[in-house]
Amino acid sequence: MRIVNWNVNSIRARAERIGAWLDRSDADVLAIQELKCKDAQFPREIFDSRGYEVAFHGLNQWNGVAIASRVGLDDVEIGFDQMPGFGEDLAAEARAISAVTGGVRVYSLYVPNGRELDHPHYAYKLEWLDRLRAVAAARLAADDSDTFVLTGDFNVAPLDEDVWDMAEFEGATHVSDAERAAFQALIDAGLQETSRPFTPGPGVYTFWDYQKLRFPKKQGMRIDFQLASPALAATATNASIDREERKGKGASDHAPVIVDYDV
DNA sequence: ATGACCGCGCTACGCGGA
Repeated sequence: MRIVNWNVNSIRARAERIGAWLDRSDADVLAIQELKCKDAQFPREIFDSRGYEVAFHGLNQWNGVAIASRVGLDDVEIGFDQMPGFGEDLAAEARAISAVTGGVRVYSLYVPNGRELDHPHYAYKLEWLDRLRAVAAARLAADDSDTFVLTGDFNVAPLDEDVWDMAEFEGATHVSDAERAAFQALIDAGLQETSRPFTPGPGVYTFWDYQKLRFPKKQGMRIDFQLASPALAATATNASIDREERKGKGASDHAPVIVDYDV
């Protein structure tokens, strides 16, 4: 089963490209982040017309997550247990959705950006990741053979080699000790990142800023991942990052992360 | 290569992204 996660940076602006990508991707499951639309605006015909079921969650022009699958889609869950909110009313944002597909619970996650180290959004990001860790740990405690995967835009570059130049990120989010510790805590809980073993760095990225010719200069960040439960991770056979999809006019600033599992 | 980001929203520049 081929599971893909992709931050599309607006599903409406990207609708044609996503359809064309689906036609050549052989994806069984596509976990999408940054829809940038409300549910009523979601262009579900992209998926309907190609035989994919789709579940989506969008509250406004920010965030938004979805899962499309051609191998079934059941038990859809919005958010996760004790997912923190943000803002004056601490309202939940549209950053998490999951469903059981092909026997695997697949999460589509858009981790908060953090903005600045001293911004409330940063504390929110760390708390969000910690609550996510608790959910993963609870799943494994209940059943250590559970097959599930946390996919999406984690907005953390876990290793120095996951950015093109650490000096450029002095004092910035995405590379701080606390963010990396929050990511490592997911690994320590028992999850395994399944794309990196097949796509080793350095110089391998999933995101390139639109600004400053970052893509042609090969200056990117690896921040999109698949964190699989041990039982699922053991079946991973291959992975790739579709950097071709980052090329040309109308590309998302993130590339699809593709992992094949023998399930 | 003397250029230099994109999408969104009560159309105009501010916000968010990373």
